[in-house]
Amino acid sequence: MTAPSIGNLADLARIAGVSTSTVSRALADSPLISEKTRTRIAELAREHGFQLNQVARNLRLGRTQAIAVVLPLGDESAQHVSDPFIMTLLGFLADALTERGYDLLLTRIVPADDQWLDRLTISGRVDGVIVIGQSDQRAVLDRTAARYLPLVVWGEAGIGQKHCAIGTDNCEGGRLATAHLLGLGRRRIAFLGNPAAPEIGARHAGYLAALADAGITAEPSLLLPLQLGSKAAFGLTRDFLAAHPEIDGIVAASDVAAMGAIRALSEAGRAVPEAVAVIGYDDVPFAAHTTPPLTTIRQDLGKGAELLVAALFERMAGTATPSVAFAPELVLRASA
Amino acid sequence: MTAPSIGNLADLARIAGVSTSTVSRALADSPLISEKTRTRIAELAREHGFQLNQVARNLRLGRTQAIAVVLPLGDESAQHVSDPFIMTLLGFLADALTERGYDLLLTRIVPADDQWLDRLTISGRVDGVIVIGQSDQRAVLDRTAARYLPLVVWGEAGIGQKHCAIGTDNCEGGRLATAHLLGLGRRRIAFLGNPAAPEIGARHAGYLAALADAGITAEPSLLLPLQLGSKAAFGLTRDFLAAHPEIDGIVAASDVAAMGAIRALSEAGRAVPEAVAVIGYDDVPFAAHTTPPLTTIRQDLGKGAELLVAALFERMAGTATPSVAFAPELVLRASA
DNA sequence: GCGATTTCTGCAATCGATTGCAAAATTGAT
DNA sequence: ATCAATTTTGCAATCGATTGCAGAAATCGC
Repeated sequence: MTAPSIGNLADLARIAGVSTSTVSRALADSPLISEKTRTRIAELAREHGFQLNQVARNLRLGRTQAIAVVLPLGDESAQHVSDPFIMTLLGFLADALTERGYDLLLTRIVPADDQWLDRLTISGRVDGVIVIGQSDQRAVLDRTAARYLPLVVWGEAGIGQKHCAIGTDNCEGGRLATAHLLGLGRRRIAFLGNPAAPEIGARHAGYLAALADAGITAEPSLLLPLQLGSKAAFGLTRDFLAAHPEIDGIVAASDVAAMGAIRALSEAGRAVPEAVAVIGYDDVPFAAHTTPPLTTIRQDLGKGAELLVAALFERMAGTATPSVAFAPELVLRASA
Repeated sequence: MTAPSIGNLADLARIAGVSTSTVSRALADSPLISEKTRTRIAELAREHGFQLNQVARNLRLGRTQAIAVVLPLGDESAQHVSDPFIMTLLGFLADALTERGYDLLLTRIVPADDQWLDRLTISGRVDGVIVIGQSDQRAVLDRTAARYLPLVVWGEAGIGQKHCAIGTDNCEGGRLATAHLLGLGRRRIAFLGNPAAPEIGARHAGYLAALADAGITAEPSLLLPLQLGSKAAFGLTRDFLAAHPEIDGIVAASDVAAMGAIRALSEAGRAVPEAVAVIGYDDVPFAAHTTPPLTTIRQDLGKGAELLVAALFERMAGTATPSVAFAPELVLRASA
């Protein structure tokens, strides 16, 4: 039978026959402790499987060594969505934070009032906050950002916006997608997605800009304000496409929406990309595996996560960081 | 200009002109505090936007109010995988834990040694641990489970296993999938997935059992031990299918694998499901949107998350819980 | 062998909360 | 007004660590 397991620093100190200060310093490799006692204590710690209590340690050090990652479930999307795009970003964030020795506190929030972010920031549970997606909470984000520095947001950097938003240039992405279809000779190009969301709005603006550049007047009826992730999405898409047989190109605001469109077209017997070219957005992991593989606009989430975390740490160190929008990238596959 | 913001309980006590004990009790709605002071203090707290420091509170109360959710990235899958299946489960877990007032600490681990789980359990950062997927870490899980009660695992309940595993009955799932294809008249059925992983192994066992029941001798060459999430997966699948033109049915160990197979078949000009019926596994969110929509074996992750969390809380309360395997379900769509 | 340095160790305060116990204030009865 | 019973409040210890400062032990010179 092994020795009774050691619960705290004091226990270990008792066993070692020294004070807690000495143990603490020994474990922290303080030069104040002689080589001899240091190794002896390290040995004892290993032997008894002792580890410092991180909570107590962090309390004393006035930090938490944890970052909150918030998924605000705005509006109607109160159902349990699990957008592969968001989840991929989350994975990268987990890696980036772990690498720096921080824990990641995952928080899903249905913003019932406008206090949710304040509650989180002053609860003392985390050293910083990363919000994924602005949803319809820009006002809350702006207000909190004015008071709480270590806050960064994945999303669109709007004008007059007070919080630090990091994301891809969605307007450029929308332009890129649309220009690609135009280059393919398509002229009656639909847009699938709800421009009311900031990111989607920017993509739609890019879509309009590209059309204008090509001298084409945008046809308002070719906009389907699709709620991402909604159950009704596929039905709406099918009906929309049936009502608009003239469409020869589709700019979808997400890969999921593009996938639905491809399926609807396929069921209606219209070939992709021959009859209708479809371009997605995000380049989620499965985009390469659809039939046909999805041409799409790629957002480099590895880079995005790295930028988010880098900005957050700068802010935790006290310096405000600007918003950044980096360029998305056209990924050519087979759907357009 | 508003009053300087209140940092801690003592500050608030000073402002209120009472002791910290009184403030603490007032905020906790203790009956020891008169109605008058209670409301006065509550009012002050709101006014100054004061909130208790949760870290300090939990330290005193000897808990953390946080649960670790671990994604062990076993073997070669050290790349940044983001299996939609795992991510969906994660979302449900986040909801279930939040509902009970617990934080979710997300931890990705590449098991370099066999101490990773011990380090986590004795770090004092969490009150319990949920491990998603056994990967190749069964020994570690068993060892830790013997010492640390509040540990539950999403995965396959193997015989002689010491830890509490909760998951669907993978053998039954594999049987279901295979029996469905057999019912469709298919006879040369391939299995896509690596049986070395516990869950996949069980699905493969079910596949073999179904074939045996139908009086068919399983053909070892019809097994493609595909590494899930690997980059090479698609190429391997294509080559495999090209080498086996006799195949008329595919049981895939995941929806992602099924999707790859459908694409490979489609590129080879073989119709799904007419020439080759394909059935997936998991019923991830996009499974309904592939072309054709995926027939698959559904694992009810909402239920799974609920079971995991329920078992974990029982264990945190001190009672050991048994492993459970609940039934998966055949979802009929168009691919088989 | 003795005092002056240098090296090592320990006491006690601290982080921000909670809580048992005792003291103070209030209330009520006489 | 006095005293007992009751209600309210505060002191101080505690959770498990870290760290400034002071005191003990070891080392050194002569």
